[in-house]
Amino acid sequence: MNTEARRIEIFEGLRQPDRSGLPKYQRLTNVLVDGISRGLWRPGDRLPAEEELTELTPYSLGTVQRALRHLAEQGLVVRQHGLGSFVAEMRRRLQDPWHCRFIGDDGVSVLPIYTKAIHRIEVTGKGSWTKYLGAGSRVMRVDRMINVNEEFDIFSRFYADRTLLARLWNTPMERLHGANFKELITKQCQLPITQITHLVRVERFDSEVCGMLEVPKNTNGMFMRAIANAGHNLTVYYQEFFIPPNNRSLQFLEQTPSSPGL
Amino acid sequence: MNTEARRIEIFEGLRQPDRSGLPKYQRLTNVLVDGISRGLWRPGDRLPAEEELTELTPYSLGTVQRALRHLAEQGLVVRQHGLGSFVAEMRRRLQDPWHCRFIGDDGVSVLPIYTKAIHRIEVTGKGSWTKYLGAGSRVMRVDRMINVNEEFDIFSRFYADRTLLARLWNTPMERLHGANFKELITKQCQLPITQITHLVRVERFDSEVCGMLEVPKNTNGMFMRAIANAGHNLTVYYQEFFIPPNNRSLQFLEQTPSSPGL
DNA sequence: AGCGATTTGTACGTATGTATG
DNA sequence: CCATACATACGTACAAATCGC
Repeated sequence: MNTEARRIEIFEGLRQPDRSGLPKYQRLTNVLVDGISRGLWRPGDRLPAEEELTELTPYSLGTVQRALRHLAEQGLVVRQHGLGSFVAEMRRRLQDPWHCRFIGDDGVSVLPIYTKAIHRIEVTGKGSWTKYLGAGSRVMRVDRMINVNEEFDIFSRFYADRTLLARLWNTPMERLHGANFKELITKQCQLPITQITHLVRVERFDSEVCGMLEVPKNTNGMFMRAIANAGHNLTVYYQEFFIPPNNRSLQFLEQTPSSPGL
Repeated sequence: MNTEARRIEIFEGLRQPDRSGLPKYQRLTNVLVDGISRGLWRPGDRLPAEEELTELTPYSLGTVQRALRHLAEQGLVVRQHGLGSFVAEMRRRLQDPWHCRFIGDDGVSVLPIYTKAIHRIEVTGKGSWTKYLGAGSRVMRVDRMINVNEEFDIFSRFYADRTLLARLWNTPMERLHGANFKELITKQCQLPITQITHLVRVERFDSEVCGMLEVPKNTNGMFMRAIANAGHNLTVYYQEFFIPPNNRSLQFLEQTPSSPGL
């Protein structure tokens, strides 16, 4: 079946009576996110016009507009007056490595990192990832070692939905060596990552982690978690970093969102 | 003039022809923010009902609702079905302190912080601040203790140009107690802070810091620096935080700016 | 430069649903 | 049950931006 037909088909569900109890603009929002994440519309593609959507769906213009506006506020869609609504490009204005931005002596440059994938498994049941990825989903975990500027190593656990990042699950392990996960994700996942949250604390590493990092047992180090979101609700991946003591500083950059009005 | 009369009066401007070119829902949003910031409605107060606002203003229900919804999304207003729209409590809309965002057990809420200014001096010569504030400027330093959720204390050194933040230099020390520096700076300094950089590392605290924090000598803790910029070049302030070991996580948020320019 | 077609942006007025007290 | 007040939704109208002819 061609893409155009599948695009039209995706709205059919909205004609069924509502089982979820969600408002209509939410249901439409979800359908559009679903279509984008399934690659029906790729970054840069134009979504159906508002008027068109009022025909494809049983919804009114106001409802359609609210859904689109909502997606635009979340950064998943870019709307252009007189032109149309487009799936946001994934070109990242987030800084270059998303995580592990260690700063060099000059206080400006970002130290290079080299990654090595160790192994990849499916995890089940509950765990630290459940909170972010949900309990019902099929979650994979990729363990990696990340070397920073040939100075020290970081141990990292990467969690994501196996189906959402199917290509990452299927890519041969050999090709994950040295691969930039950021690139893999942006290229192979349709969803633009619009928000990343980092959580940082000082923690005593357990023996497994200490073993991986080759540091003495009970070493205190930095424990960092990263949650990458597309829109406000969907978590694309969740990642843990175990950073041993070192004399480099991690950088976090926050820009005050230009508030329209107010 | 009593408050009620002033509350009604504040909407009068909306009847004048629009000079700003802003959409109506924005103008109403601005008027409400203005009223709140001037104390016409204090935290916890109920705003006029939607229907009431359609009478107080020349706007329709949809427009009024959009303004209120917008304010609710920003966290300035809390809307309760069947009850009314209320000005958010201070702690709630003191949205995310810029620094020291420690996350509560629920993984979402930001723990409250209480600050106490200890002393304020002018610093000369070179120091850790020079790199960011320049060598030639007259720099003040304000030392503070920051209590997080009554659980632990952070020691902080705040550096800024004495002339740029003249009011902060002149404000009596008593009034700095408990003051939110963010508010002081945004209100009293005309410069909008557009970017904040955080640098984080694990460090062994020196004896002075350990003394302030009342932790054993040579304690390893988190050392955080924050650089607040207006525009790209100008540093408004530079701040150091000494965070003792604790079991809370610090949050850093990075958002891809919603691209209007494309 | 102008004009029409397309498309988003704002706004109105109305109707109905639903939570609260 | 009722009044109040927010929440959703509809259909319509017009304004404003963009593009192609």
